[in-house]
Amino acid sequence: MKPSVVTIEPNGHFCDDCAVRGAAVCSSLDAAELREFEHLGRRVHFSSGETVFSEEDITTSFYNVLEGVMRLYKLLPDGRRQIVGFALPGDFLGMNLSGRHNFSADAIGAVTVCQFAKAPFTRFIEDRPQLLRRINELAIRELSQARDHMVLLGRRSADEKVATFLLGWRERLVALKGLSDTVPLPMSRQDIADYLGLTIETVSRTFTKLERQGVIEIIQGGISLLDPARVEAMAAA
Amino acid sequence: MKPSVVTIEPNGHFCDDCAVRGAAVCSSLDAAELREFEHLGRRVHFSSGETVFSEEDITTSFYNVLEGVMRLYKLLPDGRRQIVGFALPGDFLGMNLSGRHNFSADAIGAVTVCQFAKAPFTRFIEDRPQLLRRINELAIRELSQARDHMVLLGRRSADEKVATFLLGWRERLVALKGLSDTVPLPMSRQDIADYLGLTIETVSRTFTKLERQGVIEIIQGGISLLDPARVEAMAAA
DNA sequence: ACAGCCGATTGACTCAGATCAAATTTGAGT
DNA sequence: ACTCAAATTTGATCTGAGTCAATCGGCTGT
Repeated sequence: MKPSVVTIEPNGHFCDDCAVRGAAVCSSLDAAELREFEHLGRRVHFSSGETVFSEEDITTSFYNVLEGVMRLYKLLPDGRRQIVGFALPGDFLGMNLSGRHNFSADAIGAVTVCQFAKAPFTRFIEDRPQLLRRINELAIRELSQARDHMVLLGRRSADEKVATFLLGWRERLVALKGLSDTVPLPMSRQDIADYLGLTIETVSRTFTKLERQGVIEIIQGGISLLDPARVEAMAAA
Repeated sequence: MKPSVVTIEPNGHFCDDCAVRGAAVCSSLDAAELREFEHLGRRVHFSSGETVFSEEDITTSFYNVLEGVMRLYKLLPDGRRQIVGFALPGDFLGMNLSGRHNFSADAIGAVTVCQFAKAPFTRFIEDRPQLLRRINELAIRELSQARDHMVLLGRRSADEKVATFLLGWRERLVALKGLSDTVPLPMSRQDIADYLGLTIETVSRTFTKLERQGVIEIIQGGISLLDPARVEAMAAA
């Protein structure tokens, strides 16, 4: 991991030119509210590998991902890691009841977030039920995804896990970049393994197996889905 | 599974004598609101094994568990099952964005729920941000639990899974019945296995192993924690 | 009390995925 | 272009948990 180089933009950012304005929590605010909201957040840049927050840290901020990809994970005392999700632009991070983060988050490649100090943000929500409702929607969506992932972790084979991951990841990218059979994988094999509850070797072997079967092609920084239908068949099982 | 015998109380239930009034969603309402809220819900009884709602069913109601235990689960097309959680009194079920339930729920032993028709409930929330906030809190708590469970499913050994389950289950019962080293397990071994991502045989063997080590005692309808510290050591690993 | 059933336990054996150990490829810095 | 370190792939072997197959035990209903 490189030395920490967090860049905070001097000032004067505008929600107007924010890529996720329509999708993120902000989508619940009208123009006037957005103007006020703007002063609460500040854009912060993180470079590859940097940690945005750690599990057990006291929560001082919430984060809205604007650009890039983050890995969200929990560690066991002996170092085993489970990635509980990947965050993409539009995702909102940091909500918890305990006052401490319940997972760690770090940047995979360059990341830009919109950071909100906890207290003023909480105050801002107080009399904006729309915003609260939006946050609640995001939590409910995450919960549904979390349950799907439990099924994957607890009941699927390695082949099914990998196939499901590829399709699910592609699906998430569709919303951001449009449909494509070329699927960029900015995360490492280790990240994928820790997300799927496998080892790096099993992930690698499964990829090569899929490639030999002519179902995918392993390309620079990702894979290409040669036969999406076959991958879907593998995932469904 | 027995023939369906759903009992709906004729009427006139009162939140006043509701065991979970202080803990559940209702805790966010003042006396006047509670009086109004009362008319939205009706108590419904389910007997052992009955299904309260199924995955993919259109969501017509939300449920507040009053008494008993429910298993919440998802099925793969080929019948593999993953239990995503057990619901206890105070838990609120049924929230989703898709308009369909994203898991199935059935009764383990006799269950009483407070059932709310979706539309009036949703309307009632509209201008009660307190209630929405409470629901959001419950969702965030569930999300945190879901992430913990992902770690268990993806990265823990069978022994660790079983030990963690016993402690976690006991912990949840503490809130309801007070601390005790006697842990009732109303769910079957198959349920435990499907919750932990194991087979019934592995769960059974792990129990007997723990018993032979003198760490637990397997008793009728549950276990007794003879050496909680050792179980904690096993769980932490 | 007894028969029959269903859930739980136990044992023998197998196998999917982990572990251990090299190559091989990639890529960042000089 | 060249070097070195890190990431990935590949191979050989091992093992924890699954599978298959009997029992065993505890209720239920007669």
